[in-house]
Amino acid sequence: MSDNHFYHDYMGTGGINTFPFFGENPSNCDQPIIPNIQNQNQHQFVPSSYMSLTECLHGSMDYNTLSSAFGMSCSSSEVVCPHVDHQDSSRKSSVPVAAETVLDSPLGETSVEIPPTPNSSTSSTSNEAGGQEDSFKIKKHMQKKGCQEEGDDKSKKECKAKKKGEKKQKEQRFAFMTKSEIDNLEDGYRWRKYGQKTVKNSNFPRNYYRCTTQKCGVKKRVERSYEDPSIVITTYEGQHNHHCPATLRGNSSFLYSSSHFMPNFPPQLFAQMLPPNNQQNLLISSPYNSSNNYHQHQAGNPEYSVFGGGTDDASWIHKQEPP
DNA sequence: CGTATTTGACCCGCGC
DNA sequence: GCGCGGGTCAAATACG
Repeated sequence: MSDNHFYHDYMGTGGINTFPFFGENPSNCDQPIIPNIQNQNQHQFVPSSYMSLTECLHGSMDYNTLSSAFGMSCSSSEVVCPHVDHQDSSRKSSVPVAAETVLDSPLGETSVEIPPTPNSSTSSTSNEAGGQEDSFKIKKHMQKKGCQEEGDDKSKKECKAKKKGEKKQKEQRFAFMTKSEIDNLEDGYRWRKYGQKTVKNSNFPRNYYRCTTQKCGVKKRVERSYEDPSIVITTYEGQHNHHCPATLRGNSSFLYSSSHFMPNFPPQLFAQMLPPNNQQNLLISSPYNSSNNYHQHQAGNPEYSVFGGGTDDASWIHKQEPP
């Protein structure tokens, strides 16, 4: 096992798959450390102490805190770490090699669907979940019936316009790449596959999953990078409105799901958890506005430029500028 | 038998 | 308007 990489230890059978971000040693997984945010000003990040991820995720910090602390706005940002040496590729493992996020403005866009609540995932309310579900149902209904209930052409046009407005509303999304032989990374939540599509210019299909918990509209896409088949690209969309089933089952093993926090998880913070030598590889791209852009990214869109490059833990954040 | 997966069909947005 | 590609549905199928 490399000294320089986090790892994802897929146990053979019956084990709980740990999520890859939190430490070299499984015994340390109970207390994954991420930098506490203190002494920062608007443009600087100074990791002055460490807190457990548990603290971070469960109330002591929320998205706003994090985002402001990291100098993030609610507008999109995207952080990509395209390459990490994986020295021990013989074992089944995954290494987080990238953090990419879509944090669409929760306030500025048409809000037919529930706007992403930029708080911690645990603060999501049932109302929010219900709204999300309702929205989903409405959308589905409209899709199936083609708004025929509206009757005349005028109503249809209005309906179409509404749908158009709906479409612009996007869930929070968080994508990251993980070096793994396993496509569907175990993250503690239960997912039901609801679709699979071939991806243009890729030999690997894209799989679509939905959280099996009722009224939880979180979705995720899983695909392999066509450029590097060893890399799995996972995209989470939405926020869970329930606890992680695995943690509720009282597993002693550490299991922090990506989806448990990723939807609210600033990429900078994610990346901060990477070893400094990996942070040097971080790239930043233009805002991630649509899935199309995402694929442009995969295609190696040259607009991505080197971002950061310092060797200290915070330098890359310190240097953050919109591309 | 209940649940999960597969997969072809369908809808929609977007670019031309 | 048309074609393409992404995303989703839902019936059929597989599985435990």
